[in-house]
Amino acid sequence: MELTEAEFLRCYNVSLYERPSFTVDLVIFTVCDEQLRVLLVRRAEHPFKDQWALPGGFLDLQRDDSVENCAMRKLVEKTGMRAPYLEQLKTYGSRERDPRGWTATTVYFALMASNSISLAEDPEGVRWAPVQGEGVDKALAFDHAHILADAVVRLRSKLEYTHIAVHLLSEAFTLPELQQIYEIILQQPLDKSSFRRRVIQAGMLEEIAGKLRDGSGRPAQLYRFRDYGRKTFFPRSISRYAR
Amino acid sequence: MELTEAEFLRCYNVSLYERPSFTVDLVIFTVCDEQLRVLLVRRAEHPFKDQWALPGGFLDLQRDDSVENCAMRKLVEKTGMRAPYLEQLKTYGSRERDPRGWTATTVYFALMASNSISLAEDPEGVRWAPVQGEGVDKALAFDHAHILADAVVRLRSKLEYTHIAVHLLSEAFTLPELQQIYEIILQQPLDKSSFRRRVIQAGMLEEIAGKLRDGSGRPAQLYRFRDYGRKTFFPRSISRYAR
DNA sequence: CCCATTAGTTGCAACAAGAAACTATTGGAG
DNA sequence: CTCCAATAGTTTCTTGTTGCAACTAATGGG
Repeated sequence: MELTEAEFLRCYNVSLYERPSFTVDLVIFTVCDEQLRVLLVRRAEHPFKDQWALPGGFLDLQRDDSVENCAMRKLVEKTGMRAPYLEQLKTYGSRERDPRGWTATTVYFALMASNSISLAEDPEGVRWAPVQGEGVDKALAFDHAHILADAVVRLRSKLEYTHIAVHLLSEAFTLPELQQIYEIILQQPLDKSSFRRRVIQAGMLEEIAGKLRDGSGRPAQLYRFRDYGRKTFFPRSISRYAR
Repeated sequence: MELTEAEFLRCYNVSLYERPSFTVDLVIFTVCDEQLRVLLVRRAEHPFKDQWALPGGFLDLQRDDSVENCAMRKLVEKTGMRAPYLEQLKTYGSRERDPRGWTATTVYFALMASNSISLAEDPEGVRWAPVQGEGVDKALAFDHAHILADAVVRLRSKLEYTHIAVHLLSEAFTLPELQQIYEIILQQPLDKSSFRRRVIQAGMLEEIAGKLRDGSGRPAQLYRFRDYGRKTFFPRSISRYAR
């Protein structure tokens, strides 16, 4: 359905010029090579030409039925994955964040397993950058360093009370692998027996047949994530004071 | 700075018609009369004319420096408060949510103390509606019932690991008052001694001089919220398995 | 002065976590 | 074949937290 500008204005009773530029950006995390990494693309256009930025872009109002659909479409375009974990992070909108003026962007964060991704910087200017170190945070376009920092905070926080980390591994994984994901993201070693107790008692993993042989040492039991609809767990939450 | 449409298009390399209508809406909670209530306004225009809706509206690109500023401005306009709690909830954007076509709205949720609000429905069509019961959820315009439900989930969830409930009380409050806020929002009675232990041990409250005399019974100690910058606390978090 | 009422504390059993030592299962060297 | 390194997984014990109930404390009113 095409409208003239006049029709548009009558419909909405607000000038088109009152609308900020609106985009969708993605923070796509993976854990690879023992580091938390994020997908960056090199900007081809001004502003911030040739600097690294989070992938994203404008909505396609014809194709995208919703902001979430748009984010999912862009995620598939960039990574070619099928059923990734995708969650809305936050919307950033201000006059200052883009030198061209008022813009808003809704940012999603995604998690993907590191198998089947390529680490090498490819000619199109796409790169899996380690989140810590290498001054990644200082080199990013727009307010993307700030956005990335927020995403890392959210990711760390959600490790505490959800099972989202399983989306950073392939469908079948072992508990030592899962613990390593936690240790890499939280940047500290965890106690093995406490970690196992908690993850198992939360009851969202199930054993599957087969063991993972890793070259040396005892093979580890394989598990699969079982989504019972329960998204979070608070081991000792206030609502358990119920009498 | 005024631009012609042609300049605009050259800047952004995307048609204006590609931009969805963008608004900011508010879910303003208070606890009053032993119920969790939300501020609703009656719509004066189509669509959903005369139905109740969350307060909100378009950005003012001249006055609002950011989406958050816009939300704060609207909150002050609606409630006249000075330093309320305001947090971004989520952005809802799709072709379906408004019969006029593609729209996006960034929703903030706010908490305010129930003193100095008026409960009576005023002539301008503003109302503090109880969140539960009265079929509020079914009567709302657009997808506002869905948004309200999300806000309630977020509020309940954040009670578990933050102190945001203090923003529903005046600056000086007692622990029994705070516990009652929790019980109203979580819809279940809580154990007194466990509640007090946890809230005090989190270390974000400090005693202040004076006791609250409530007519009958022993007067209660007054407390004040002390914001140490720590926003959340997980009593037993995975990162405490650190070795 | 006693009692109802609400505030706040204490004591204890049950349970969860922290830490370390223990057993189990594999591959590989000799 | 045996032993050892290496990693997985369990057990045990101590310590701390929670659920619960009974207790004390402070106020107003009959």
